[in-house]
Amino acid sequence: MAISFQLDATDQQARAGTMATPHGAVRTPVFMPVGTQGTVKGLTPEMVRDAGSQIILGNTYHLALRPGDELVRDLGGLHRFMNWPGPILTDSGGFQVFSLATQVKITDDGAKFRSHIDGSPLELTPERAVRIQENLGSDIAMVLDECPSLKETTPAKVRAAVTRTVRWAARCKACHTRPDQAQFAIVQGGLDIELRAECARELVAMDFPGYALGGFSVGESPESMHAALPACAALLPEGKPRYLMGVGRPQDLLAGVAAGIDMFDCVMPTRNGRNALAFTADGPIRLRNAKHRRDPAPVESGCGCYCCANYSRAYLHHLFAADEMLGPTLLSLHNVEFYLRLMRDARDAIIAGRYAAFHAGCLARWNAAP
RNA sequence: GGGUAGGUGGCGGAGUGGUCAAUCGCAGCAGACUGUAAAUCUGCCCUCUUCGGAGUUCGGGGGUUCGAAUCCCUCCCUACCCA
Repeated sequence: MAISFQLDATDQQARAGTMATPHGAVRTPVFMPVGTQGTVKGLTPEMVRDAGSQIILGNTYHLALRPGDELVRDLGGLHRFMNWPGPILTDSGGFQVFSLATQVKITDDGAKFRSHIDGSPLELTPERAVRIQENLGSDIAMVLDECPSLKETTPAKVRAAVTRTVRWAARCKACHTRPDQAQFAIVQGGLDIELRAECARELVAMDFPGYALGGFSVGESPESMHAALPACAALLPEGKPRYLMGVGRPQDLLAGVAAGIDMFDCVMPTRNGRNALAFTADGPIRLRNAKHRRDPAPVESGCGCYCCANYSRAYLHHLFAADEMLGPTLLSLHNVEFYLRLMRDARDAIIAGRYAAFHAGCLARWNAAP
């Protein structure tokens, strides 16, 4: 068993746990910064670690395309290649089936892509996705799934995606060989709880060491996702980690935690940081806005991150106005730290048995923002 | 003093008789971003607007024409060249 998971405390549906991996323990609930191409954009691994990150993401599709999974393997694996000694979870490329949809043909065998880099054709099958992730050497590998958009789709398409995802999961499990890597399955089914239940039932029967909810935040309203989460999380085994893929905004994470989710990842803190948006306990602020031009206050008062300890909003405003690369770096750092602190505080609240109050308090503060 | 080339919206710079409130870039203002084809993208950017439009603009003044940023006259200004 590459990983083990134990629950440290529960508070209604919310859970605090500890997940042991070959590269260290992870206390949950946890946010995992996204490092798609073998780097959390804009940050050095030291900055990622110092911000409090316990585990980060990498991506099968991107790394297989460039620099190539065999090259990464030959250079000692992804941990060594990118100088990140902690746990790594790799996504399977299933999300690219969705996000690069116009260039993808899906068959029962796999997904035929066109490289977004040079247009060359390539095929991602369940077996290939497993092999790539084994070459990368991540601690947790995701099965290849099909993730339909919930904006413009039909029940038939969602059902087809579930069927395919279940079949692909079985193939991924069958060809998985690395004993030091755990493989997580992904539940699809959109907002249809019956479909989700059916999908979860089949995947749980295959006995994966962890389970993810995929196919959320792909076009549906945040409210409908929040409404569906408790029932969906309850479909997953209690004694195994539950991962809500790709989510999300701070309020989405708190809703996920309340529903019983343990793991999250999202590009939002880094992407929005690069685009001059900072998350704070009093709501988001846009550092490019003129009102910060002469503001000597830190991005978030009371935040101990390197950005807030040393720089003013006025300076950040200047960096973004001047298009200096330090701006994206500093705000990515702050945002990652904000997300990690949010999950740490959530864990503390669960252990103290006051998660509901913590949750309500955060929302009240965000909503009170001008 | 003579000659040449020019004066267009905050800036740069298109346009050279009608479809021009005037391409485009920059600057400015605001917004978006959820398993990263994103340090990206979108909207606004003369004035007013019930967002359908309406009103004043292309150095100043005068003129030609149904119609001018675009043609003519004149004045002012700028750059360069010759004295």
